[in-house]
Amino acid sequence: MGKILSKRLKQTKFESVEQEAILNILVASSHLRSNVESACSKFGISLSQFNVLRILNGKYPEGYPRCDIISRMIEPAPDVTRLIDRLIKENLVERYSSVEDRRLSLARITKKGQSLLLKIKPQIDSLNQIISNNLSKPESKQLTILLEKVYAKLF
Amino acid sequence: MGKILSKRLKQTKFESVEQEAILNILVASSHLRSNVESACSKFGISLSQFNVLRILNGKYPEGYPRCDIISRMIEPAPDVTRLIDRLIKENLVERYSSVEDRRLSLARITKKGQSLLLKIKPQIDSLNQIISNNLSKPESKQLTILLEKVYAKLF
DNA sequence: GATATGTTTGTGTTAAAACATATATACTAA
DNA sequence: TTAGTATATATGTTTTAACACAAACATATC
Repeated sequence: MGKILSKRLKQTKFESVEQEAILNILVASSHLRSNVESACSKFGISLSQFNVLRILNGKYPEGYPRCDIISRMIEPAPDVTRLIDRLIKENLVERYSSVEDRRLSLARITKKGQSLLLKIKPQIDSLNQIISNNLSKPESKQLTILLEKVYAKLF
Repeated sequence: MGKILSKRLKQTKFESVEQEAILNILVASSHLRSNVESACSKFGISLSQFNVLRILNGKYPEGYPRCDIISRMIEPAPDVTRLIDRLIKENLVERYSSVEDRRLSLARITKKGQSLLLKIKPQIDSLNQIISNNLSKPESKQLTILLEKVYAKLF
């Protein structure tokens, strides 16, 4: 059916249209990820570190405890403690402990972290540009609807 | 717009419908991956190892050289040599060197590897089932069309 | 035929992920 | 209050991935 997937995986036939759709989700995601990843690596951080920084930026002065970060991540990672450790070492994030619940250690993005996000933003925006050049707004909406149908039952 | 993504990322607003579509691709992929991954881990292999086994199974007696495997992988990995080393250690794959091009070392799936694929297959099929229960065939086709538009310009 | 260039693979090293476990704190119910 | 259970984070260890480099071979060019 689709020539793009065939070209990408060098495979001419697929089991079913559903199988083909699934493979396309995985391949599309892989390309998007590697694009964002290469943008991030220019600034010395990984994709998941970028994701964490954006999450923390969304709740700036307060920050989030580790468990909340995990539940908000696109790909939940188990070892967020040491991921944040590395961000702290670069002064992109700082940690403080909660007074209400003393088990919690809250992470908050620093000014340096925020300015790093601003530096990376243009590259992310230009990626979004590529997408919106090839997809109309109704198509984007349709894509969201279909994808949510796919994974709604999976979590 | 979509409630599923909001619930999953615990985020109420998104920059644009395009941004939302991209996030949905990444999230959908993450859920699909972790499902396949947990199916594979029951049999002691990783997702990329599973992917390599399937690729080799597609060209059974001959097999592929490392470079061809990489270009056929859903997520191209750099360290395929040692990935295959581990498969060889489990007798799932065997290696032999080409006579035409003596640089090439070809990998071929073993009988044990093939029977492992057969054991995993039911779990993968049941995942496909979940998808096809929530997506009609025209919807699957539409999904493929939209996704290929997304990543066509990205490689 | 010799040299240069490009490919393919493999290895050594470093960084990060995966997994299980430990420690501290909160919550619940007797 | 106290015991028991659940939750949150951190740490120790092992495995795997990432990156750079080196070696072997093929191909093209002079």
